[in-house]
Amino acid sequence: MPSDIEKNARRKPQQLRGEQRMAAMLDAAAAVFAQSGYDAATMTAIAERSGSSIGALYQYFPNKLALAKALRDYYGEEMARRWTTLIADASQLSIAALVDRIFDLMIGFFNEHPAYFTLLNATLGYQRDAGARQRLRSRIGAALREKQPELEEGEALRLATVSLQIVKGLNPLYAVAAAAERVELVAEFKLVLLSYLKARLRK
Amino acid sequence: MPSDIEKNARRKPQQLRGEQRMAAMLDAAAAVFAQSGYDAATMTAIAERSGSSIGALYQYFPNKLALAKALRDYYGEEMARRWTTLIADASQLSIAALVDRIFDLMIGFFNEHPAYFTLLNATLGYQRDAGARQRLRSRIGAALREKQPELEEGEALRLATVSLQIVKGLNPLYAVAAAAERVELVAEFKLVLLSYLKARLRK
DNA sequence: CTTAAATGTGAGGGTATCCTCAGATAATTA
DNA sequence: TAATTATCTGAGGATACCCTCACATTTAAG
Repeated sequence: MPSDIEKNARRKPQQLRGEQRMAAMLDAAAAVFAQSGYDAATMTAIAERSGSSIGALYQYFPNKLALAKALRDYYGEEMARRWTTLIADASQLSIAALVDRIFDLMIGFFNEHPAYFTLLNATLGYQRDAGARQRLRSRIGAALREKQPELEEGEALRLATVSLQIVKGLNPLYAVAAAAERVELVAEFKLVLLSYLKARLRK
Repeated sequence: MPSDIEKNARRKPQQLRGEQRMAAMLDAAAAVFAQSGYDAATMTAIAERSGSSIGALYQYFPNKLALAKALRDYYGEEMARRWTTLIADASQLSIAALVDRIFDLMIGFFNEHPAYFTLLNATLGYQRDAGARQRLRSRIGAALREKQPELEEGEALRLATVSLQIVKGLNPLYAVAAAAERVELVAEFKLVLLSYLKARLRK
């Protein structure tokens, strides 16, 4: 079954000009999605913001859904890359240091790319991108078991799932907070995850 | 400045028939919002599901936004009522018992009324209903200070804010989980909040 | 029973957005 | 330079949805 992205595939840029325009379009889409949310965002607004016409926009993306998914996947790959380096360091980090890194990574990324958070929570098509998140969960679960081998696989997975959701679920508080409160708030977030993990991993 | 609800006010039911229809409309709206989300929900679908015509729907609700707000406020009042009885008991409950009650209340309510969760997270108009949530935070903060008087007001408020967000932020995991996993999952949720509160209240 | 008030109906006007397409412009190739 | 390929433009067709309104039906009041 061809997805909304595959069917009706569009031009892939062959020249530098095309690549730059496509990048500008993704940038503009990020701004508009972050500001208006997925549903309220309009293709016209994205085209205007990117400095091109609607026609040009539709040459690279067959529809709004495909554009959103492309943007989400683009960010998702960068996210995965950062997690890779974090997980590589996991074995030689204390739990507290690990929690530090996790929140700095996630909150920082969401703050830098608010559209990613928006698209993660939007219902794009009939299913969210279960694949990427599933992979991330597995990797975190494996890292946890490396730290504590007596952890069962199912338990490790559940721990990873809940931990990720804590980070994601707390983020809106950060997004809304005044700049002055953010440092304290992140410390509070870290305490949440840290005390949970300590309670859960302490044998 | 008149809100979208106040301006263009509609008929209030004068007969039993009208009240029943209005209730049926709110029920239908809850089902459709829960299934499709606020944006994708259509007034036609709500009217059909409620067994009435579009015209009838618009006699009671001037527009989609007003309908959503009415539904959200309706649930919000029931929610506040339940919190009132919980907070009344708070002083004579252990932290663990309190956390138990909180999750049973919230997760149960969200599960029973998924549309409430949907509408809480939707952007209705230009601002979310800051009022109700602000009041709830204050009440929880006050209850916490009753339990631990040396807590500063600002700290208590932040604790309440973060705790509420934990509950709300974890809920999607419950909503998606298979029935067999839910009991274990809720236990996990309770551990998250409990270990955080213990770490935070321990002096 | 008559009259008035309350409630109900659904076709269709108004509007906004998605997306296409025929033709124009720019870059590359021969 | 000429031909070909890549990219761009924006008016407008198609569609979906919000919401109104003139009129019909049901209930209550006198």
